[in-house]
Amino acid sequence: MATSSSPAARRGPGAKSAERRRSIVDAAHAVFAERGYNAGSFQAVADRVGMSQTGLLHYFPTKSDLLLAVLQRRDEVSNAATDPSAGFAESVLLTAQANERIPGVIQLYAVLCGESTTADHPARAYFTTRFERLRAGTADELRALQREGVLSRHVDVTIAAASLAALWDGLQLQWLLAPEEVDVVACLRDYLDALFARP
Amino acid sequence: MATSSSPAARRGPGAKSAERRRSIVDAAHAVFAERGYNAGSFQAVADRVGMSQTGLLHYFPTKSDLLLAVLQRRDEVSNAATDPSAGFAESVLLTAQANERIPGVIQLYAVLCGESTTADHPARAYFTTRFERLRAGTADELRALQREGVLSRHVDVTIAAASLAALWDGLQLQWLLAPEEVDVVACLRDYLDALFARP
DNA sequence: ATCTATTTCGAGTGATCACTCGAATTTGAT
DNA sequence: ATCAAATTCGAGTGATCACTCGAAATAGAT
Repeated sequence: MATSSSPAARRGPGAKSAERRRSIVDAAHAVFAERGYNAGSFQAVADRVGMSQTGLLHYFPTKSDLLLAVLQRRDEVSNAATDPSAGFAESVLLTAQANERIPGVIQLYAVLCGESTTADHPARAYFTTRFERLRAGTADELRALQREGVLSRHVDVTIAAASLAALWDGLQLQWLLAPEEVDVVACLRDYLDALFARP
Repeated sequence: MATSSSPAARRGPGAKSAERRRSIVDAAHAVFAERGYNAGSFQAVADRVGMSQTGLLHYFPTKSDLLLAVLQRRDEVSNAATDPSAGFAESVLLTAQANERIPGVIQLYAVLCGESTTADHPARAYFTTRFERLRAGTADELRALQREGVLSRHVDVTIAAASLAALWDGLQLQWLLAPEEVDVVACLRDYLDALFARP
């Protein structure tokens, strides 16, 4: 079926396309993190990649396309970085700790998350479904821990799931504005310890 | 010293200035909440007020001035709305409940808060000091409750203060994206109840 | 070597941006 | 009525925006 040697290259060149796209997405990630979506421009991304603005448009015909590609890659990277051997609370704290080394990722998340609540923002659907899945997934994990007897049955897992996500995001936001004064991991550990210590 | 009858009117007319400024700030509040600072334009504010764009510039010579006026008024309003007779946890929950009736205020806060983490944003200093004061003020109140014996001495009030602010903001963000699925007050109550129930 | 699809870009397009300038109008104290 | 200050705006200014168009360069399969 596939006469070409490369995986996704269907016809002519197309081989460098994948690399190019990746480097563009990386540059766009940085630009959107620094400036946000509205204030971030094609020109700024093009300058960073080292190509013309119109060259970009060959790969991503609209600005919205470029943003969605950035968000999609963000998911792929963060999914790949998850350690499946760690327990629930443990993996939350490990991820939070790892995030402090890549402030650009947190920055992008915080900016776009706020922007996405505005009218007609291309990332609104992304964040809406992201939060939905995050809450549902966390609630499922907490229910499993209740079945194991690790977490009290009196805990409302729906409330705890929303609260944990909210706490995490809010702490990262405060941390971006005052990294010396806010300890994200300590606050999350405090919350989780108290949660699992409930009667 | 003051020959004029009105309070702050120093010379000629100047009386309608105060009203005008207020209506402009109100319009700007709505525009910045809907679109954010970067995407919100003088023209949009002018249209809402019903005057020319250049007319606005007489009152607020730069866009940054307009934004800071909006934030300043936000503080005045919210400070005036605080009920001093309520206890700590009670007043948090009352405020959160009241906020659900004015989503525009929450929306403005969420958008600008995220935007403010970007480079050279005019609201960055505002949010940085706001969080500092909020954390310090909450920590003080919690310490007082520890002295009264209402709150366990084992609670780290610095962590609890940052966590409460973070939780609150994060919940409001999720609520903006899914008002039917996230109950801000219930989550805050759950956190506060657990906090005061700690041994 | 040929040919075709891919990649790249220069040169615009109209729109909108924050902001300037200078003048007209309005206003209120005198 | 007079006059100066306050208010309003029309007409720009240059910059930047996302995006179009058409053509040149490039590269890979044959």
